[in-house]
Amino acid sequence: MANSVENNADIEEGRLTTAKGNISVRPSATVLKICPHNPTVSCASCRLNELCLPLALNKSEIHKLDAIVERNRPFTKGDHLYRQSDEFKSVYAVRSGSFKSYFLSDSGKGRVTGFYLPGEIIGMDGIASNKYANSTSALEHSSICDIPFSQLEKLSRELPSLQHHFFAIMGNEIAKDQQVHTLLSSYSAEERTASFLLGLSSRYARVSLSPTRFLLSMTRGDIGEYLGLTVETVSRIFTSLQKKGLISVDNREIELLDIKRLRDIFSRGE
Amino acid sequence: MANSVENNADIEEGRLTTAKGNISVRPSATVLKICPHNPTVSCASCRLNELCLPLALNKSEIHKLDAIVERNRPFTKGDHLYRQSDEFKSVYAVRSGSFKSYFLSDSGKGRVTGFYLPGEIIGMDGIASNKYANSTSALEHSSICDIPFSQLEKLSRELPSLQHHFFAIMGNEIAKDQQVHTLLSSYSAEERTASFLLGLSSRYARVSLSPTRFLLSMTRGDIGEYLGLTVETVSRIFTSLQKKGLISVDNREIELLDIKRLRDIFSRGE
DNA sequence: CGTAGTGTTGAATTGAATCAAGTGTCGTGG
DNA sequence: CCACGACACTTGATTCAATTCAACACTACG
Repeated sequence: MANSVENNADIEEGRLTTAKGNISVRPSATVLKICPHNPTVSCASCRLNELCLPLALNKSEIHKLDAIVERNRPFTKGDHLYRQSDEFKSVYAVRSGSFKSYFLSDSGKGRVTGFYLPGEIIGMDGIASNKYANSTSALEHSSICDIPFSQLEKLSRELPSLQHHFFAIMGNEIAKDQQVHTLLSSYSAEERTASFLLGLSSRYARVSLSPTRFLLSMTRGDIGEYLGLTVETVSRIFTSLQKKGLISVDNREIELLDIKRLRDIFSRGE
Repeated sequence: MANSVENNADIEEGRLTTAKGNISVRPSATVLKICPHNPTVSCASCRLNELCLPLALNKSEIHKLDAIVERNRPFTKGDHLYRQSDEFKSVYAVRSGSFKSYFLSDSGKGRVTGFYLPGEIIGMDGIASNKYANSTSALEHSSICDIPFSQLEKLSRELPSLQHHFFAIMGNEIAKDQQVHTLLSSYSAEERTASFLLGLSSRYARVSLSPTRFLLSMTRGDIGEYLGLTVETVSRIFTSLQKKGLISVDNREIELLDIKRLRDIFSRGE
């Protein structure tokens, strides 16, 4: 594994030098004028369409997919997309903003199982048992596309490339989870943190945001729960990486100053 | 989570009940005489058929599935089913024995990502990238069914219940991986080990083997790699659980003497 | 029968957790 | 618009669970 654990796309050159938090302000090409929270955007005109489900579909196929997708009103920080044990009915594609999934035990202790950025699919853990296995909530002002699963299944039979692509999305989730398994089972706090940042970086790059400068929408606590570390440790690692000149942190704003050396840190665990 | 992390019995319950309408009740005794390594057993007569892919298929559908499944000669301990980066072409169903999947880093350090028992499906991590993300090898004398993926995809379009079931199998893998994520990120060595044993127990129960007395086909080292612990720690926990009277271990032979208290140990981490 | 791999046990070490005591930041309502 | 309270974050001192290092026993297989 030469790359970060979450790096499922090679880092592309980010067009935006600054992604100062407000993702919705994105001047440039015509399509981009459309506010990403806007619930009327169709799959065909969505700027994420080649990262998301429509990937590999032709125009008429996209139209069919469009017909089954429901676009809800935006979510604000803390709003739940669904809760643990809710009946499974849809998978969701993040259109803007970000979400976290977490598992809550009876005793009330929560553990974050994943973060989701634009173009990524949420809710596949519910397919098997017909209940969502965890809860997921918005980390900031966000919007999603609701894809009723039974309809997706039906359409998949009609459109081989949709079926294949959805299998691929699920397979990717499995492969990614296995890498996280490896990360948690044998990497140090610093290695995990470096990997986490590199993973975010390439996921931002994937949606044409800066891979080196971004806003963390999750708390240190969330990161800790995800990486199996405490808040204090995450905080300490951040300051230590900053002292070494690898990153620069100002509260939620983070800049990766030396990706190469961050990769080296991660590689030490291999 | 009232149960062990690997206890997918709960998860599958929903599916089983819904599916029960579709399948005829298993005749039982007669079928079991057939040697499980026997490569000529068809899906229809396989004693695992209601746990494995054919679940939820009717007779004529099973016949179609049968036609695409290839049954290879048995594997012996250490034989590889596939290796990391091999071209993805099939998923595999374990017919007998057991396998481990592991990720090998450039430096040669391996990390076990999963164990597979009869009736379970291997190789789904390769779907997305068309390459297997890890290697998997037999832990003992074992046999598998080779299910060429492109054929499975094609057949899935014809047989809605097969498509649904395969989505469910992948969804189950995702849900299970997330539980392992939780396990590794916040449970102690003892809690992880208890959960591991309980998970094996319910998986053995699923294939009608004793849930309280079984042989570990993997080494302490494998278990450690899987749980993010060292060999020494696993060994110590085993002896300590034995001293407390919760289990009885004799080398690879293990007996769970007090499942209830094992669950309690696991629950402490919740 | 010997050797490599597997498993156990003990003692010393250490990385991250815990405990504790702050400061900083944000959103709300007065 | 400011003040307040709740939450988020940082930093330091101490503790502890699990690793590491080390030595030895078991077993299984050619």
